[in-house]
Amino acid sequence: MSPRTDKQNRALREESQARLLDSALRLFAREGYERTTVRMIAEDAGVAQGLLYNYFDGKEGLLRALFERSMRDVAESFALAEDDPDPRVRLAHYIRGSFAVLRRNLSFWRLSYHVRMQPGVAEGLGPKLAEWTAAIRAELERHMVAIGRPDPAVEAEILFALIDGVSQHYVLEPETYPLDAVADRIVALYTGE
Amino acid sequence: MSPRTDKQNRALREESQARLLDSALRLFAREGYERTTVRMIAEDAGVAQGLLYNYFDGKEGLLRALFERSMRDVAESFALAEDDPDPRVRLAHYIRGSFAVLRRNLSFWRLSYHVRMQPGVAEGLGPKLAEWTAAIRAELERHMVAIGRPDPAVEAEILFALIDGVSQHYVLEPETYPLDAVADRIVALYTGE
Amino acid sequence: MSPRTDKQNRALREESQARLLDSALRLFAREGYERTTVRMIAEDAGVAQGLLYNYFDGKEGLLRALFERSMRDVAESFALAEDDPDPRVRLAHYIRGSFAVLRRNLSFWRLSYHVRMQPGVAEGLGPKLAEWTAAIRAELERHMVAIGRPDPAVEAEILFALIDGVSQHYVLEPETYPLDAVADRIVALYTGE
Amino acid sequence: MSPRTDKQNRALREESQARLLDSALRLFAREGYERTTVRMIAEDAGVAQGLLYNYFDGKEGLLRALFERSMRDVAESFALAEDDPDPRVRLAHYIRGSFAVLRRNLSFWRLSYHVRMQPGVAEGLGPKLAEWTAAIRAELERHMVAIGRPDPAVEAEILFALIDGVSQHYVLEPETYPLDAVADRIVALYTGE
DNA sequence: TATGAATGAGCCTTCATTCAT
DNA sequence: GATGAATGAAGGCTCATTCAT
Repeated sequence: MSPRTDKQNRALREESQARLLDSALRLFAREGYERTTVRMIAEDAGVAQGLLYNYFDGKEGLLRALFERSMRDVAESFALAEDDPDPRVRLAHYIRGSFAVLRRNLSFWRLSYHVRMQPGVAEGLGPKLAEWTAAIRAELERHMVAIGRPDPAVEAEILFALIDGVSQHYVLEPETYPLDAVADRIVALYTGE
Repeated sequence: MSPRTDKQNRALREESQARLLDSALRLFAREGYERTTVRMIAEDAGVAQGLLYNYFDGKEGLLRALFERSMRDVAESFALAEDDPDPRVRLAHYIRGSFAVLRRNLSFWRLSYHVRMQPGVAEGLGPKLAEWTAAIRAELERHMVAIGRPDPAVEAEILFALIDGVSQHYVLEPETYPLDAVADRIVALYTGE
Repeated sequence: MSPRTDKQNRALREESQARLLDSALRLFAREGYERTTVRMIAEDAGVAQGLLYNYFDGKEGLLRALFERSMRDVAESFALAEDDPDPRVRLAHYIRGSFAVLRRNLSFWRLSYHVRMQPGVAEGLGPKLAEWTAAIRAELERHMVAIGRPDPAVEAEILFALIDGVSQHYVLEPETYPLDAVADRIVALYTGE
Repeated sequence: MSPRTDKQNRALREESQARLLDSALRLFAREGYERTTVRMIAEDAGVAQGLLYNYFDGKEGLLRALFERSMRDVAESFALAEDDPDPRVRLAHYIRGSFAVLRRNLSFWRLSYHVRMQPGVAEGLGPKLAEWTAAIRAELERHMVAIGRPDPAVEAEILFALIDGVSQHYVLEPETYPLDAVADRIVALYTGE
C-alpha cells in the first residue's frame, strides 16, 4: 500500500551494493579484471545484470568503488598502529602490520597487484594508486630516518621492494608461502638481531 | 611467380615470425595482453592478420612463443656469468647480472610481471613460469648456503622477494627509479660492508 | 495515514497525470519519442517511474493519451472559428486559425510531425492520424468548392500541402521563420489580391 | 596460393558495401532509423553483423554514408536540367524535376523526412541537411526573381513549402497520392495559366 | 607463402516494465 | 495513490579466428 520506507530502501541498496562489490572483488582477483564479465559478477551476486548500473558507473566504476572501499579498510587497519616510543618497535609494528593487512585482504591485494601491472586499467583508477605508493615510500623513509640508517631514501626503496616482493609472492601462493618465517626474519633484519 | 628456393622461403618465414614476435612483445608489454588486438600486432609488424595463424597457435600461442624465445635469451645472458672462486663474488655477479638482464629486456620483464598477475593467461603458459621461479629459488638457496647464511631457505625467499620487488618497481618507472644505487646497496648487504 | 477523501484522490490523480503528460509532450517533442526514456519523463514530472504505469499503458500508451488530449485541444481551438457568410473570409479564418493553433501548440505539432514520419510509432496510434488528415482534406475541399475553384480535390491537396509544408518549416525553425509574412501571402493567394 | 588480386578485393568490398547501403536504406526508410537494428541490416544484406564495422563508422556512420551517396545521386539528377532561355520553362523543369527525383528515390526521401524530424539523429548528420535546405531556398528565390515575382523571399518560402508538403504527402502514400495532377497544377500556377 | 574479407560469439550497456511495500 | 529497487531482453559493437584466393 504505502511505499517502502527510506530505511528499507537504504537497506536494500546497501545489500545489493555490498553483494556486487564482494562478488566483483572475488572474481576480479581470481579471474582478472578483463576476463571477468559483468554477467559473471551479477550472477555471482545473485542479482540481475542491469542492477550494477544503478549503483556503479559500469564495470570500471565498480572497480573504482572497490578500490575506494578496500583502501578505506586498509587505512583503518593501519590507523590502529600503536605509538611506541622506540622507533625500532614502531617499524616492527609497521612491517608486521603490513603482512597482517595482506592476509586479511588477500583478494584485494591480489587484485591490486593485478591492476598495477595492467596498463590501461591502472590509468582508469586515476592518480589513486600513484599517490598511495608515494605515501608508502614517504612513510618508510621516515622510519629509516628514525632508526638512524644512512641513505634513508635508498634504504626505504629496499624495504619497500622487500615488503612488496614478499607480499606478491605470498599472494601468488598463499597456501605454501612461509610468510611468518619471512616476516620474522625481515623484522630481525631491521630491529637488530 | 617463379618458385622460391627453400632457403628463400625459410628466410621469409623467419623474417615474418621475428617481426610478429617483436611487435607482440612491444605491444603486450605496453598495452597489456588483453588489450592488445591481433590486428594491432599484425599492423605493427607490417603483415596481414591471417599470417599470424600460419606460424603461431593464435594469440595465446604467440604469447607462448614469446616467452620461449625470451626465456632462451635470458638464460643465455646468465650463462655468461663468470665462475669466480669466491661465493660472495659469485652472488654479487648474480645480483648485478639480474638487474643487467632486466635493463636489457625491459619489455619482456614488464610483460612477464603483467602475465604473472593475470590468472587465466599465466595458466595458458603452462608450467613454464612455475619451473622458472622454482629454479631461481633453488639457485638463490645455493648461494645462501655457499655464503654460509643460517636458514638459507628463508634467506633465499627474502633475496628473491627483494630482487623481484626492485625489478618490478623499476619496470613500473624505469625513467626515475634509482636502480644502480639500490643494486649497490643490495650487493653490499650480501657481500659484507 | 488518514484516509483521503475521494475528491482528494481524484485531484491527486489528475495532477499526476497532467504532470506526466506535460513532461512527456515537452520531452518527446524536444528529444524525439525513441530517445526519450521513461526515466526522463518521470524525473521531469517529479514522480516515480512506476507511477506512469498506473495511469497509462506504458510509454506508447502515454503517447496515445498525449495525442488524444492534444487533438481535443486543437479541435476546441478550431471550434471557435466564426461563421462568416463570405466563404473567402471563412477560408481566410481557417488558414490563419491553422497557423495560430500551430503557434500555440508548437510542441505538439513538432511531436506530431515527428511521429508521422516514424513508421512503427505512427501505427501504434491506430487510425487516429489517418482520420484526422482525411478530415482536413475533406474540409479543405469544401472550402475549395465554396470559393468556386475548379478541380477542388486537387486544389485541396495543394492548399493542404502548402499549410503542412509551412507548418513544418516553422516547427523546425520557429525563431527565424517568417510565419506571418508567409501566412499573409497565402491568404492573399486564396482570397484574391 | 597467391592472395586475391587488388581488383578482386575491391570488387568484394564494393559489393558488400553496396549491399549494406541498400539494405540500410530500405530498412531505415521502412522501419525508422531507431527501430532498425544492425542485425536486421546485416541479415537483409546477407552478411555478418561485424562486416558493417569494416566499412562504416557504426550505425550512424552507415546513415551518413547513405546520405552522402543519395545526395550525390540527387545532385546528379538535377545537374541534367536543361538550360532553357525562358525562366518560366526553367522553373517548370525544376518543379517537375523535383517530383521526378522524388519518385526515383522514394526510400531516400522517406528516410530524409524521417531524419529531419528526429532531433538527435539529424544532428548526427552534421550541417549537411541545413546546407541543403539553404541551397534549395536560394535556388527557389533566384527563380522567383527571374520570373519577376514581387517579394521573392516570401514567394520562395511558399513554393518551397508547397513542394516539400506535396513530397511528404506523396511519400506517406505513394500508392494513392495524385502526384501528377498536383504537379501539373503547381506548374500551371507558376508558369501562368 | 601471404592476404584481407568475412564470420559470429560474446561483450558492456540501456531501458521499458514489474512488484513488494 | 505512490515509490523506486529490481529485472532481463535486446541493442550496438569488438575482435580472435577462418578461408578463398
